[in-house]
Amino acid sequence: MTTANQIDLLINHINYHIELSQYDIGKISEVIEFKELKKKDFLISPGDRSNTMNFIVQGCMRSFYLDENAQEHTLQLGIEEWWINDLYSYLSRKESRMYVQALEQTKLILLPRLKLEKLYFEVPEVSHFFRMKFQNAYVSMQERIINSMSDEAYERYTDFIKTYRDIEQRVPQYIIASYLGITPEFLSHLRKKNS
Amino acid sequence: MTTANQIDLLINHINYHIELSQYDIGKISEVIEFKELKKKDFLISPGDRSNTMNFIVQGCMRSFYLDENAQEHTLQLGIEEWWINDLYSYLSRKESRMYVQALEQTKLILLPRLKLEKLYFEVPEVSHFFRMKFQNAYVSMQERIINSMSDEAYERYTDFIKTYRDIEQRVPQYIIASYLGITPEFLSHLRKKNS
DNA sequence: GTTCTTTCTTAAGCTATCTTAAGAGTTTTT
DNA sequence: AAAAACTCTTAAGATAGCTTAAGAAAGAAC
Repeated sequence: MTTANQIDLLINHINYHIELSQYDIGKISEVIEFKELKKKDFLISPGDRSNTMNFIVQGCMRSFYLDENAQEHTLQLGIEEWWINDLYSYLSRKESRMYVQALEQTKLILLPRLKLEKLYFEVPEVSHFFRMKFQNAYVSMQERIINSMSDEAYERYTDFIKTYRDIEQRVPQYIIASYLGITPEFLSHLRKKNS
Repeated sequence: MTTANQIDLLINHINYHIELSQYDIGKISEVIEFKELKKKDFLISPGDRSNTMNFIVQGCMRSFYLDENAQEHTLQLGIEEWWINDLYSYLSRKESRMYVQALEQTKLILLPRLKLEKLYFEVPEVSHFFRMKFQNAYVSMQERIINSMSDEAYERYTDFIKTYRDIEQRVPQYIIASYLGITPEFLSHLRKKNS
């Protein structure tokens, strides 16, 4: 996959939501950086500060944190054409407490904050695009709280499969369990019981 | 409490975070609307669309929704100088699935979206202020997911008391239970066991 | 193709939390 | 001040989900 192809993927993705001119596309292309991660590599580790918005061109990633008992809890999963980050750190500019990790060999496009904020002025559509992204992030967080409070684990699991069919195929079950907030053993149990 | 006092409270609140000129203050004052709710009145009900940002001048409010079993789940609590809303509905412009309700007699200042968006251009500081508010809302949602996944109920309860000491005093326990995601009976049990 | 590592399953016993139900306190309304 | 409505507590029995431990299966590395 050439870098030109990679840029096209990002541009099409943005263009799907808003209307971009040739000028806009040129401007966006100027701020792009590339990054490639091997399976299990970390994009962000606790103590880092996130200073980029990260678009998955190819591969699969997740963000998670460790609780006091060193249990992993997965907050976000993403594949091609998803954005992945510790938005807490990116927005607040504080140190992250999370890991953002590649689950497969992964190609990313990074948009550095400083250049991106300049771009907001030159191409206001991009500003709208990211405002929408932040809103959606908020809404999906709220959705998740609502689910976790009202649904039982088996229902959360079937919801997950319905919503993320393509991700479910590529991610180990123990990570799905850690996303759903249950142990892998219990997930295995649920799958058997209700199949 | 005069309306001038109420406006002052809002202006001081905003001014605490950003720097406002006399001109800015005048402009903000122009978009203000007042609303007063009796205990148990609803500001928003399922099916409504939220078109205002809502600042609590005096009183106490909460947002909650009902799950399939008609169980209440509290998402947000607020007292004086807090903002309360169904941000999902406000941001996405879709119908709310939530209730936003007064827990005491409550005085509110409402900022209608259309006027507010015009104000963003006239007073960019206000735009920054609300961007910060949205960010904080996101971060506190994430915080809440992290807590609900890693902590046991008793720990979540003591965290709640520490963080919201002033709210805890004014809100019935069954609402705190529904915020923590446990039954009121179990909260009562926890309070006894660990006191 | 064998070995090592990672992931998934099974099952038994345990614990946190829920359900139901009833009664005791509190507020609010009349 | 009495009645009504709301809130909190207690306790017994039920259940969802966890822990531990072991082995099976699948993938990756040599």
